[in-house]
Amino acid sequence: MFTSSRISSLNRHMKTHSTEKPHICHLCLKAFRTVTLLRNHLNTHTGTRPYKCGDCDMAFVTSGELVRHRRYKHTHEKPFKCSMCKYASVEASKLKRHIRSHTGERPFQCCLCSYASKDTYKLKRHMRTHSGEKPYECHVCHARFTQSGTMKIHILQKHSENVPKYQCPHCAAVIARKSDLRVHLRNLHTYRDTGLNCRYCSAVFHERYDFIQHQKTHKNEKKFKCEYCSYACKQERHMTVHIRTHTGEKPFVCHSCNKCFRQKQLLNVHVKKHHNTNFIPTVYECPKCGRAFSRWVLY
DNA sequence: TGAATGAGCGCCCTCTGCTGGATCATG
DNA sequence: ACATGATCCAGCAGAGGGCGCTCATTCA
Repeated sequence: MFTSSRISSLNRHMKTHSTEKPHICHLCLKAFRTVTLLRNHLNTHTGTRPYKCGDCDMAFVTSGELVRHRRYKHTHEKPFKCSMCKYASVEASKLKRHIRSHTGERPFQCCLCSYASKDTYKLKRHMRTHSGEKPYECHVCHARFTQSGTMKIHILQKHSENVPKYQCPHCAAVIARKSDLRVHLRNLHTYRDTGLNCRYCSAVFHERYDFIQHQKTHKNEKKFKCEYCSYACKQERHMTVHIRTHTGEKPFVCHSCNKCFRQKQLLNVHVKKHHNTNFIPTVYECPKCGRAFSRWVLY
């Protein structure tokens, strides 16, 4: 309800209820109620910006725009305070938009899917997922993107020098993207309640990175140790043969001369050398040039 | 009465961070 | 050859900043 102590103000207010707009823009035929409104509108056509900022080169059509600009850029005055957090804004509409992040209200519903957004821009941006529109093009490789930020990252990572890298604070890993470092930290450096057990020893770890590093220490480990001497090896079968040097066991017997051997391989060499008719000579002679070789593979 | 003020709507932008498929190295 | 896991990468949404413009109200 409009009230005023002055009749002139009431009369002017009453005009707001009228649809009469006698002031016409000669450039676009748009109609305005007052001369001032028409003048401001004309300034948008002519580019006239009478309100100049004293602290920078910006200039505006209306004084209100200048005031708002100064708040954003120079005075940082933010009169609209959120009652639920520390957020404050220059404009009431921004506070209204911010409040939706507390209430979860999503007034802008997509007509093609269940998505709803908190502001019009996000809905418009979302609609590109239905239309397939990719308005942003990389000037180097002409790849196209749905969002400008995605293209910016693409150019930075693919076409720029001195690409920033993100060093993991817990290990030597250097990762290209901040969000991927977060994934790295989550996967490798997050404490797990259920411990990871080493498959080679009794060690237990609660971080995957520590677990993997520990497992590597077993990689070249000679875990089979001789109980009689300092000999150690990676494979159990090697240890079995080695143990025979201490026990004197020689289970492989030559059926031609009864000579005994610790390893089957040694018996095979003996048989080939002394009893086999297909005995392989130690010298291979080239039939063309006469050159001699000690092994077949060299020949 | 014109100018100033402030509210309101709209548009576009940037920064940020998560997600899941692709790719690659390793066991 | 295959499985697994780490990293790369584009897609996408959340949040907020800044300006263009209009219009009702207040001030001088």
